[in-house]
Amino acid sequence: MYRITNVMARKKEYIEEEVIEKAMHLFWHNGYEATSVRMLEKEMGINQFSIYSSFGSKHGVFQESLKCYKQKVSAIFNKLKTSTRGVEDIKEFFYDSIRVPEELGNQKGCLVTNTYNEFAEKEDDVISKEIVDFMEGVKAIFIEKLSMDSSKDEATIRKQANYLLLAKHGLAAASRVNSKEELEDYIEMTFRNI
Amino acid sequence: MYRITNVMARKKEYIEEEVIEKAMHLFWHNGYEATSVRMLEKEMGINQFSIYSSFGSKHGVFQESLKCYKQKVSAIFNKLKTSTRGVEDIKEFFYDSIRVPEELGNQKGCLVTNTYNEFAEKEDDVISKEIVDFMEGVKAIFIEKLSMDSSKDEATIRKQANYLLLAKHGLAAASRVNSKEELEDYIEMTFRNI
DNA sequence: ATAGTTTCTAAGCTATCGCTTAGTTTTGTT
DNA sequence: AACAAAACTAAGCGATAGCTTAGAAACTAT
Repeated sequence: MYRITNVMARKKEYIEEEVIEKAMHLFWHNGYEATSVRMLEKEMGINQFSIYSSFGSKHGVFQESLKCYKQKVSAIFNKLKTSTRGVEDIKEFFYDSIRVPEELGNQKGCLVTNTYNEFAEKEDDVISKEIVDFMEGVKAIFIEKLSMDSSKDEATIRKQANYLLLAKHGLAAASRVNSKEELEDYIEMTFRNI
Repeated sequence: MYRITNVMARKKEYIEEEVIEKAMHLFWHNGYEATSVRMLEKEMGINQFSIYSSFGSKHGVFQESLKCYKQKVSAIFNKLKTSTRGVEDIKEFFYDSIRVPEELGNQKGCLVTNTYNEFAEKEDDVISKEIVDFMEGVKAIFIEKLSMDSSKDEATIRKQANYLLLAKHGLAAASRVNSKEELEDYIEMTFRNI
């Protein structure tokens, strides 16, 4: 991913997009720190040399994994952005958030939220800042949706957006352990006063 | 903490309760994995040998730290248990939850919740199970409080208790980064539909 | 003062961490 | 067939992880 070959030589025996997807699932399952380069080696099916020549560092593999994850879940974000029903879109987004990870075959919640939880404790971390920005983006969409109801004043919108963002965060954490029914109950309760 | 001395010899130059409190703050600040025994050594002000002879292992230090933490926050749990105003007690408990850590001089949320988040990814973990039990205990108290309102049916109580437990979880996570005002808004929003 | 017991300091143990390097194999060009 | 460039394998790098050990220091009982 770092250089473009212009001279013909031995060919790569793996496809970077494919091995990154495997890495993504491993990071998703174990978290960043608990995933060693040796584990990545096994899971991705390639040698450490190949990992480092393709992605530069463990951090690099993780960032590509995050990109991969974001791409996988981009559909539900596009749906959220393009729909125009207001609050109902956000609620649908919550339901999508517990459905899609299940379809991807991973019961470990949301990789972005998990990563945020893992890195939030460390100061000055690049990944943490990136994710905070990402979440601010989600909050901005929530505000936009809430603003479609003209009866709401600015202060209410701000409070509700904040509330929903934290609720989404809680939902992602909960989806690692709670049953689907409990998660659905939680979503219904969350939107009862919006 | 493991053995009782019955023969007189050289005296310990530290008090276990005191050094554990320092360890607790370090774990609280950095999380379990990111806290090394060398860091504990510095923070606790005692040698590694002393750490291991007093607490057996890093895990042992952490478990004692958790006990220490629980004792520090026991006041707000006792308040929650002994009050009899129903839902209002739970709300007060939420407010206490963001106030007490602040008073303890640590802005890193709730140690129990942080630990839960850190260990939830690993399977078969003793600490994780212990905390799940702890949270079930909290949920039981919520149910008790909610049941004081006789107009609520059992299904509603169950849903609301579940909702509040997840909301509490989200609040603890949020208190590491959000402002006090945002947290207060979140609490108010959470209890608007109970 | 000596013996016996415990705690102290400081060095070192093995295992694993992220990462690199040496040397072989595969490829396309000439 | 010879060569250059890139990717492969596998060994090994220094640093750090949790934990242990050897021996000096401090204490009480006799």
